[in-house]
Amino acid sequence: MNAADIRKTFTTFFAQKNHTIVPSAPMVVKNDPTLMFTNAGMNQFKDIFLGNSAAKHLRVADSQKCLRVSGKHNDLEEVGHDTYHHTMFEMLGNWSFGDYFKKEAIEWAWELLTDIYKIDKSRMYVTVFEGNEADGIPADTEALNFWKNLVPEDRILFGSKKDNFWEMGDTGPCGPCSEIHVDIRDDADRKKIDGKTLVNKSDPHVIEIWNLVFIEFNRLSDGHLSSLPAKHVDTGMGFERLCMIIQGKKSNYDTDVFQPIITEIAQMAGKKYGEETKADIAMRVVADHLRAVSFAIADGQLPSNNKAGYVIRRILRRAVRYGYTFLGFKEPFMHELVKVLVNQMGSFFPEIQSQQELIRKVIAEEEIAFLRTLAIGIQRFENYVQLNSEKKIIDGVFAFELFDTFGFPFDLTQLMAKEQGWDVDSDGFNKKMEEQKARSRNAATIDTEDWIELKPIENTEFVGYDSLKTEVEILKYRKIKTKDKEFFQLVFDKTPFYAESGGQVGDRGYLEANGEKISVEDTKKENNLTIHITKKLPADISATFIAIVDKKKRSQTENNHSATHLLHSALKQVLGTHVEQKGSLVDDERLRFDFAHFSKMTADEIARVEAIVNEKIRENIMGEDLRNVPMAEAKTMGAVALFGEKYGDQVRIITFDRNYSMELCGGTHVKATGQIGMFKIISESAIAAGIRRVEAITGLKAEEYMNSQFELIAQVREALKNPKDIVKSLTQLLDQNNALQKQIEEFMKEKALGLKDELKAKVKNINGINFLAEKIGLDASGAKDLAYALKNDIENLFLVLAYECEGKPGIAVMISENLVAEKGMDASKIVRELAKEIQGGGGGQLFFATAGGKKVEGIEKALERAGEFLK
RNA sequence: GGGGCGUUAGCUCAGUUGGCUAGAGUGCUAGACUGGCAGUCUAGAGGUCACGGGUUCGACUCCCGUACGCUCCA
Repeated sequence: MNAADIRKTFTTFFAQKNHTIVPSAPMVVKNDPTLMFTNAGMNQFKDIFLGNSAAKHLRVADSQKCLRVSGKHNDLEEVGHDTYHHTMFEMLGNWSFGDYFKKEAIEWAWELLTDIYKIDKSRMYVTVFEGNEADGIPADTEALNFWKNLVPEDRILFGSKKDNFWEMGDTGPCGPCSEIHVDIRDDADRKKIDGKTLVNKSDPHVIEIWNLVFIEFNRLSDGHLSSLPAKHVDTGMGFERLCMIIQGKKSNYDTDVFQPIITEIAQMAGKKYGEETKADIAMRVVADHLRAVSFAIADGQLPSNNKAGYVIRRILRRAVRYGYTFLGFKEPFMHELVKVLVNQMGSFFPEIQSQQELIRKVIAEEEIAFLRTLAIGIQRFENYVQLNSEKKIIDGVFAFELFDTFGFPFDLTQLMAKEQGWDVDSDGFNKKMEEQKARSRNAATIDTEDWIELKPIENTEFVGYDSLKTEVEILKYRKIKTKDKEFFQLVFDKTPFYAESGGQVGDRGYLEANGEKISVEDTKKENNLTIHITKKLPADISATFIAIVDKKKRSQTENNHSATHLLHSALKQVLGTHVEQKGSLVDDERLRFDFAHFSKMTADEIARVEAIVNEKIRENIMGEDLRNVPMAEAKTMGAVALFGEKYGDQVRIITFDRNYSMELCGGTHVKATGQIGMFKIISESAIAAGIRRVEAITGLKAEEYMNSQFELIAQVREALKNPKDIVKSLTQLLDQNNALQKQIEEFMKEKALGLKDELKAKVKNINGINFLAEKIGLDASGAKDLAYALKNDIENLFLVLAYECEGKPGIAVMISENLVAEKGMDASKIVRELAKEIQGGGGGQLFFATAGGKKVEGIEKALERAGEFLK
């Protein structure tokens, strides 16, 4: 059975058991502060488990694309070294939301694996939770009994809290789980060691295939467990592992999911997979990471220097590094593999098909940048080795500096050291690493208290599309403490406040009750919950409040949001249909729109886009706001949907002229386009390979901008005495200025020469030393220039220049180098001595030194004393 | 969110306890020489040392802040 059939069989099986098959959610998570990427199949159903929203279907199944790069489940640095860990993988899963429980979950899992996929029962083991005294939970005898009906008892094992009790996080829904393991070792090995003893022992060939989680508890922040009213089933089965077992392979990477990519890598590297351990690891790393990075980019997450973007960058760089070190790729290579991935997976995942070119370009750009970083690191390493040639050991602190500052991986430092016959102080390195981790942990502590529930939660209704003011009650609240501030999060029964989403910022405003006003600083979304952020709690928390949105800010934001839609269509019209939204930010000041396009927009293109948008504004098109449209219908209407955006079954369509702009959107918009008033693009720039950014302003801001530009021109015109042609007038002025500048330079040169000649005439020869001490009318830098000029002209010079600048006295001393050498004269000592007369201090070099002071009257005395230093 | 590092000529980069009138290579301009592959030589132009404060007689250099970039940790 090939991979595609295996996936299809899974969904068909659960569809027959009355499950609704849903599409995979995007891999990049939005609106959840605790999670950057989808790391398990259950993520998209988190709200249902938390009780924040009701389940639309009681039984659901899907194949979810997931990314795991850290945490207890996986560590990026290990991927590729074994044959079954991945960064990106597909998770097959089935769910019950308060519907069936342990019995059905267990029976169906067994049926699918043994009857349909025909996996050998004599190779399978199952585990159940053994119980935990500290938590006060007994062993899961319920699950045990269901298994006993299907599996011989000696194949049922008990597992500890670590393996058989699943928790979403420090707090929240959790419960015991039951895992199914498969032993795929050769018969000979199986005879030697009983498979049972290898379960959960990290043997690459005795592996967990399916985890059935029975969610029945809620963990509170004090560590206690409370029972959940509705019990859920949450299962996850690694797709790549399943393929390996069914296809009789010993490694995930030997299945048809990975082989085409690995074959291509091997060919490019001129190697064969399976001949050399290190090269094999590198090929697995590259194949795995290519998938992760490509899908992340397709879901809208570009590599960048922080947060989720940085995770993607790190994955990509790890692949480049393995390719560089073990496969001999010294030039960018990964981007050339994109086409193979697309050939293979493009039909299941249209997002990578349609964005193939963008993915390729972004990867290529990142590869180039990283190879440069590597080169810098290698240079630093070589410098170090040269400078410390007697040490034969790389200091841990230096290894850490390479790693921390230049992104130079520790194992690469070790490898390079070994090539030179050197060691690396890994204890020192680890120590620095621990210090850094401790520092970060300290800084990142956020103290989140438990929710205090006043009333049971159903869905918060958003009424803000139609009104900006409404009566609300607080359903629950909690306090959040970070290092330097604390605030409250409030949830209402209904709200007019728009929560930050889809690029549009959250509303601000206030709550009012009993004459007390509480300012709402921001509104955010956590999963499906709308959270209002305030600095304090109202005196009477259970009062009925009037919630009022800041109308001015909201309306300016709406101008910008609607203008963004008009812009999107105009860009497609002017540049082509490849223009695809890659990011958007809309607030009350401006709009920012990132989109896929491969070259800089010309001035003409920008002008045309502006013209189209402004025309649509003048047409004063009434906005159409269609809510609760079934997704399928929206698609046939031709509404624009975005990759990487999670849509429900029911969507909202915002339309400005059905033939012009129709987009799926949850944001708030103007009633008619005329309200936007005016649209002006103020910048166009590149933000990554293949991605351009346009920033624009509308309405009042655009008017202010235009006015200030006109004002500027008016000022320039006036300053030029109102000429007919400003540009011509300016050009003339600049030419003239240039000519004058040159004349001044000439003049200054002459003047300085004059002053120099004047001073030269005053030089006295005393004991073979040409001595001069004078007061001059220059500033510090003038005196310096003059001193150097005189030194060039006069041999055996001992020069003291004094000056007064901004009411303060200064002294400069210059001595010809030969006098310094022959007579041991020291300008800096002399200047310090002379500076006493002006109550100041100074210093410099042996031949030239300066000093400054406070007492202007002392200048005469200082010049008199200069002669004392003649020897 | 917390660290580390960086920003100097068009480009790649030097610049030592604060004082060398800011340098090198490459590129550019001009001239001379030259059949041999990056031709040689000479002269020249090109710098708000990222930005804003501060300390100092004096800051590319030290301190504080900002921006941008790189990088690690969470």
